[in-house]
Amino acid sequence: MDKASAGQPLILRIQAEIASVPQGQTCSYGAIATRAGAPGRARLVGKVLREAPAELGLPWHRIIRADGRPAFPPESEAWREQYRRLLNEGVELRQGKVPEHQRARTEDIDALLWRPSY
DNA sequence: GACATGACCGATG
DNA sequence: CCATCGGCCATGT
Repeated sequence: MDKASAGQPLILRIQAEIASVPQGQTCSYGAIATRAGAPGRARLVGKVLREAPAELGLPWHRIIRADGRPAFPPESEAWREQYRRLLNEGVELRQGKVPEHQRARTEDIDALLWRPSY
């Protein structure tokens, strides 16, 4: 978490982290929570996403579970929409899972990446 | 206050 | 691979 966001309310920091995931990449709920300064609070990320107003235009589809799968029930409407959006921006899905190379890990973050993969 | 329910997660068997 | 459990904790009944 950087200094600029350190004082912000947790919810806002989480929204900011979600917004910072570049297209073509995905990130887990847990990693977003950790990056926002709330390790172990993945469920809160889900809540924030669920309640975030659409006007914010958050890239909700880039947030997936730690096992690489979308969090919605398979074959549900939301699941399909997420799947569609991901494919649409170049994220692969093999057996319903996003491959490792398109998942941003918490470790990577502060140091290197946070730019579209290669 | 108890109890259940989440867009979750990691460890363990 | 699957199931269970303990962590996490806001919300609703």
